[in-house]
Amino acid sequence: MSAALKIFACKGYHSTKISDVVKAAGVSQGTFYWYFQSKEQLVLELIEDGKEKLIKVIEQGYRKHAGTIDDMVSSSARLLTDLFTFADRDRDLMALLLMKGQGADPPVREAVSQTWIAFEGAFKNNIQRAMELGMLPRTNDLSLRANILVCLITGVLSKWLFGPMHEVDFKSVYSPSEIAEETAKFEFRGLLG
Amino acid sequence: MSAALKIFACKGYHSTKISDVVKAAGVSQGTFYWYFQSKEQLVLELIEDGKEKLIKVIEQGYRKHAGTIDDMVSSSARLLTDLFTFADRDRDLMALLLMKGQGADPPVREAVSQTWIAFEGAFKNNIQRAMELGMLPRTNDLSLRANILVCLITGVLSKWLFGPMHEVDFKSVYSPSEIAEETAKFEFRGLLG
DNA sequence: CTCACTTAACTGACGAGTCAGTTAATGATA
DNA sequence: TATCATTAACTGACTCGTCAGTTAAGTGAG
Repeated sequence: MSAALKIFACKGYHSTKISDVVKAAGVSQGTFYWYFQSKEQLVLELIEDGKEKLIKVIEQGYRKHAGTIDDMVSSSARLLTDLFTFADRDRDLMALLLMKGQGADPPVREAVSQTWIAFEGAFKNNIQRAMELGMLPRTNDLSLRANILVCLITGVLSKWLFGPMHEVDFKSVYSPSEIAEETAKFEFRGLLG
Repeated sequence: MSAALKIFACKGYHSTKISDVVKAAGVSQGTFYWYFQSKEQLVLELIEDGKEKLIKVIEQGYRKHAGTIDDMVSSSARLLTDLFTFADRDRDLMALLLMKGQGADPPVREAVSQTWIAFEGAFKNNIQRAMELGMLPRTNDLSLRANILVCLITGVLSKWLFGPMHEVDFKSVYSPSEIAEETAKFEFRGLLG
């Protein structure tokens, strides 16, 4: 049921009419309101589901042992590959979280924000762990670092998934692992390579 | 006139009623339609204006001479400081471009996209110039690099301006130059510093 | 008098949410 | 095993508020 309802992803919150949704789902408007108490409720549930799936992907990248810098880059690339693969599979969800959540009403925006806050938290853990293992230089500004990193990743993610024009049906020329590789390299070494 | 009309920034395209706009501007609805042929027309003009101002800021950072790596980092920090200062001053515009443009109708989204494409173009020029001057390692993937860089910058910009919750009235703890400095460092050297 | 500009009341479309009713599955009763 | 009762699942025409956009009637400067 909720699968077909991701027209939200293509049209954005306000432009999605429940009449569209029920048509796509092949049910009537009354049925919709039997299952969901409101349009907002529906999208909130979609977001909550998505958040959990997303966080799971990142937490699997939690580092256990120390290693060389190259280890670190390549294990980060692996994590990002997982993330990008997931995002590519669930691009409707990502569209909702990365773009279309904006422009919705406050409770929806709040839910989207909470998702990214959780996302950032997961990365903060990973960075901290790497610092404890002596693999990254210590900084007193862990949050800012995690912040910038998350900005980088979500930024790359949006552009890779949806292109410069933010079309939901955009198809990038790069594969998940290519873009993950390049991003991981940038993550650790910046423009200077 | 168009100054007071940036309620768009706070409420997003669909949630902004012209009745609000005209109230804020102290005129009546008829007056509005004397000056603008539609709501869409208005926001398109706002975006077009903004785009020009934004591009100007970046083009001023166009590199003329070669220099050391530290030169490069600090001149990039200077450019970013300008950008962040501009964004801070014109945060309503930035809200529109970075967040609230989503959720609007296709022509509006198109205009927003065009703005970021132009933005990216300006950075691409800057990177290319730095490569020609031998200050950055050559890459056959200039576009991807510029892409990732722009993702980083717009990402940091949104979070810095609007916080994790995307509140338009968010006030960051970092000054424009602090955040610019940190971003520039990351830009060239990544997490490894 | 006219023309650039303003006003406030109006209209018409649209879309979220409702509701009076239909269907069908289960189950109790005799 | 035929009959009715109950209820969960579903229907789609309807309501009703909300806005984008219109219009007819001013106003006042030149």
